[in-house]
Amino acid sequence: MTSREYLDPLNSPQLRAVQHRDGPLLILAGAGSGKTRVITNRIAHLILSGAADPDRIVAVTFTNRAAGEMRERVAEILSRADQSDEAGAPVLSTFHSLGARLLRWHADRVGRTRQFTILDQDDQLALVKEVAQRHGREADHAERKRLRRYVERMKNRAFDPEEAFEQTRNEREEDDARFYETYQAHARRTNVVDFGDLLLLPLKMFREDPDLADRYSHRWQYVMVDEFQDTNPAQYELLEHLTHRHRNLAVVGDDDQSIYRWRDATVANILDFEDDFEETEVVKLEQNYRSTELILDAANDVIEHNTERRPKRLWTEKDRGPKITLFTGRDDREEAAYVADEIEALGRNGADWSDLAIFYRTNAQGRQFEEQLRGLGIPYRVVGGTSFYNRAEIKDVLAYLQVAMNPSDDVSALRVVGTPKRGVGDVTVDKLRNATRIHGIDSAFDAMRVVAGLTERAGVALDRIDPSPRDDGQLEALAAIEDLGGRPKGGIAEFTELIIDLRERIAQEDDLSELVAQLVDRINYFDHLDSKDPERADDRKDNVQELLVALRDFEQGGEIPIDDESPVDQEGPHPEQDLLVGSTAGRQLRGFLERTSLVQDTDDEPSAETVTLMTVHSAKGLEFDTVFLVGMEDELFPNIRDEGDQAELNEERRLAYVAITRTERKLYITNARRRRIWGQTRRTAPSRFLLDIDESRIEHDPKSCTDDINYGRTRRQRGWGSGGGSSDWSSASSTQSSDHDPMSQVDPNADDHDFVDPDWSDQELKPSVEANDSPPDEGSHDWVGKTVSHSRFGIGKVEEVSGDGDDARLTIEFVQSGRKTVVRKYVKIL
DNA sequence: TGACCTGACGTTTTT
DNA sequence: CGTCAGGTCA
Repeated sequence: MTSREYLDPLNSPQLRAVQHRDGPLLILAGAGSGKTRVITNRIAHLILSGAADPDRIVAVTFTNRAAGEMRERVAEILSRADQSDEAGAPVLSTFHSLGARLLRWHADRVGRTRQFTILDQDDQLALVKEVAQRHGREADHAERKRLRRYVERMKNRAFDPEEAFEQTRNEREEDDARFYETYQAHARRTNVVDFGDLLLLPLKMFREDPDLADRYSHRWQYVMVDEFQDTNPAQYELLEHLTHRHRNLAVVGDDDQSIYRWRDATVANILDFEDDFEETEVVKLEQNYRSTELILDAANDVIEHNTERRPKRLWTEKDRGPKITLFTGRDDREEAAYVADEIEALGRNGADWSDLAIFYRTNAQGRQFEEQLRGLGIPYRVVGGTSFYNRAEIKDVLAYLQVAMNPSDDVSALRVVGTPKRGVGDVTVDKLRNATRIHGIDSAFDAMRVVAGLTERAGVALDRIDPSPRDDGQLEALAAIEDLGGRPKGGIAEFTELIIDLRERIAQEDDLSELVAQLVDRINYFDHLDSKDPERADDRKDNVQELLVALRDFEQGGEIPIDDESPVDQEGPHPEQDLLVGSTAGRQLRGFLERTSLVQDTDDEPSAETVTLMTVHSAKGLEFDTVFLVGMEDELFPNIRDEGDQAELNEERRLAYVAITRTERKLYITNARRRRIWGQTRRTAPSRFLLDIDESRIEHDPKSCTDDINYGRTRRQRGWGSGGGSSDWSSASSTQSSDHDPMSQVDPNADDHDFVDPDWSDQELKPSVEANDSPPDEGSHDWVGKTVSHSRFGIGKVEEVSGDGDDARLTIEFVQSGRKTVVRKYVKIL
């Protein structure tokens, strides 16, 4: 019989949740109450108790990191119970990956092929631009962003264009809905989907064919959802379809940790769950296993000010724990320097770097801390922020691959037809874009083939271009591409042949990364980088090299090959016949491209021996022994634009709650009296959330700035006080409750920005200049033998060096990932 | 066409 | 302050 010792460490509500079998289950899990343990154990229990085969269980999360972690933990429990990989594995995935899979399986139902492209936010903006032009409305940058957001919002709310139109109440809204319709039509025609489509289109499939939903519901017997408080209406409806048949839906969440309202998450989903699903069993997990009592008290101080919440109070058996240390710096640089110093001291006293984390409200704050940590030689990793895959050079190379995979993808094709320079500029690109209006030309790439005279070879006969019902616009567009000059024409021909050749190679050859390396070489991409921006060319080349490493890694890593067939599909093979569907390299490329668009490069490797820097949003679901919560100033955290928006303020408060409850033992809270923002130094005021925390839980670091830097006006309001130290803390705290502090408003007439203090500004400039002059690195020759860390591969030892300078390649034997060659600048000496 | 300049704008937060 | 879209000119 199988061992059930995995049930032993569970407390009684946890046990109840794990052993619950059929019917809806709502688990209200406070921060640190062991919800991941409950989900993973429940999955394991369903399998081990014989309730369901592994592959009939689905668990959905919001981040790839969470999905990966669960996968690991479930596998661990199963292997300990001697039941490893029999009968397949459970589906553990994010909502968006699951959506992508469903789409892949049934692409033809929503007018796509399996090779569809997934657009990121930038691509979406490009698409909006294109559609706006076609839609006959001029849209400037701000308007494009608004439209993009509008489309996204409609999709998150599960409205297709028709439903969006029904909602409209005035002409402007009608216009937006019409735009949405055009956008969708264009996306369909070019075989692309955006993030919202990954939810909306599967929904559309299920709405149109309830039988299909039924088959999935039959197949996936048990469905679980993590972070349920962050689901949006589209996700909710998707769950309804998937569980319609059996209603075995178990959701886990905490309304106090709902922080994605701006992404159209609906807290009502969790608050009203019991009403929506009759006979729901409700389990409350209120014992916290993560934090000391003092931390929980502080978190509660903050969250209890919220106006809408289910009352609850977490408790712990842990010690009271150390007080929160509060530090106030003179400015943001000093704040960062303090944190770095403190971290170094903790390290000297034996703390593991991986026990330490810095949380900030906005990504932009991270840079200061990076600089200071780098200055002290402390290894760190930044989670989130500008993703590797968002860099222009990476997107360029990927766009080539995307076009090869999906030639209908106009966004990618038009992005790179003129990059590197081959005589195709904006004017020509516009002509090509317009040409897609011509009857018989379905995509920009089609138009290019026509221009290049390659229509026969590409299988598109010229006579497909139907000359009959043609309006002036079409005639004009056709004339425009026919009259192209020799240089643009040549460039287009070159590009077209390149792509066609690339497709043929992918169809025939196995070695994808070699192909891509050849591609980069063939288009002289490095020369392009050199000429475009010599300053940063080396960086960018390194990034491209890293991409090649990542691709090779993907090939060799034995990643799960994309499963092309639906587990419930009775529909036979897809009607499409694409060159790349069957080939190994094509399959791998599809998998790689999907991963690059769905997985942030920073999702993995939490075990690396580094200090972690991230936004509070990214921190959700994680825990650290010691946390530095920085930038706790009004205006910054809470980050509010509309002082009157209570819902927004509540969400900020929940965010602060999330941040505090990540802490296991020791919390530092820091802020600065002056902060540089948009190149200007501004005075600040302490965060109202900070003032909510009972003073008895706080100790002021004596190193804090106590100068009275001309705070005459502030002192009367909520402010820093004049003498420093803790004496005026309570007075500041007692005045905070009722007022809306004018200091926290951005007031263009206030003299905040011309703060005059020549001594200080001189001093401030110097160190930051020095920090920019990065100290010369050691010569490459003595890297051999050094122990280094790499953000993805972890710790390793350098075995070989080739080349020198930042460009050097190091061959490193990594402890976890084996032998890899990486670019030098990506590793840090430990 | 493409190099170069200029001015506007931006920072929430992410799949 | 930094980026980037859009405009100007060779």
